[in-house]
Amino acid sequence: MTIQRKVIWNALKAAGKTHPNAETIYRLAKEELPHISMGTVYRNLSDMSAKGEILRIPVMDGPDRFDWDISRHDHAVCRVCGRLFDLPAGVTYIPDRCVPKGCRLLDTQLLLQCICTECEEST
Amino acid sequence: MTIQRKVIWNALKAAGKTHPNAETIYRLAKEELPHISMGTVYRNLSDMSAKGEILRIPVMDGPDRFDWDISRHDHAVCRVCGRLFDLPAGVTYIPDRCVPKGCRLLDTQLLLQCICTECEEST
DNA sequence: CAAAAATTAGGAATAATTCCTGTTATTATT
DNA sequence: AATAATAACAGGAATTATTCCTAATTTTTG
Repeated sequence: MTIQRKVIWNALKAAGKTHPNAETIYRLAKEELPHISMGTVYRNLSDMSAKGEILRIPVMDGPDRFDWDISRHDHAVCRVCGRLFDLPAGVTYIPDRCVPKGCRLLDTQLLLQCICTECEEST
Repeated sequence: MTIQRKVIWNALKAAGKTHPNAETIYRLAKEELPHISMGTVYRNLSDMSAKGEILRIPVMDGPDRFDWDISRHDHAVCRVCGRLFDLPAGVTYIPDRCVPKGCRLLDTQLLLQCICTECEEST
């Protein structure tokens, strides 16, 4: 593993539960490695998510978000502030009969659309 | 409703279950209205999906997809060919206790990642 | 039918992401 | 350890996806 990938991973992990986008991870990684480039960040994030080492979460109206936590869980996104919240595991259960015939199921991703408490209150 | 919106809607509906992206809808709409512009297509699709008249489905590695069918159902996307398949309703059931406290739930969207029969066979 | 409001075409602008190239670092091989 | 082969990098250009802007046109309303 290269130093850059390690730094990117650490940045993602350091972001905790904020589910940062590539831009944010880039800024964090840059603090450690001022010469790191956006291309490197995207390439590594893409590689890692392709390998299942991290989660990549596409959301409406914004850039993809990332999560270091690959344990089985889903997310809710606030349509107002855009923050992503973790849901507990086991929200979804996919009965076999629901998977299109012959399809090999690789992964499931559920994204709830919600308005979070803070945003609800500030209206 | 403007003629453009009607044409866009018809194009989406004509695309059937193919879950076209904005580009494809644009091409279809253009056959009816050669002067229609991409901006108009995006604006109308965005408006309609904001109003809940159509579905907008963000997917990894590609542009958003649209669906005229707003009945409660979810989708599976093939990671190889990118096609989107409809799932029957009732795949997901979200227990209240899973929604982050205080959040107002607006919508749920589940996207299964799979490899479809055709792509599986052609390997 | 005229005034007001909304929507359009067309294209520029922005955002998100990938791709390219020459260089550097890492790994494998003698 | 030196060399060759492979992989990854920085930097920036290019591409893709989407939004935004403006003047012109269409639609709605009183």
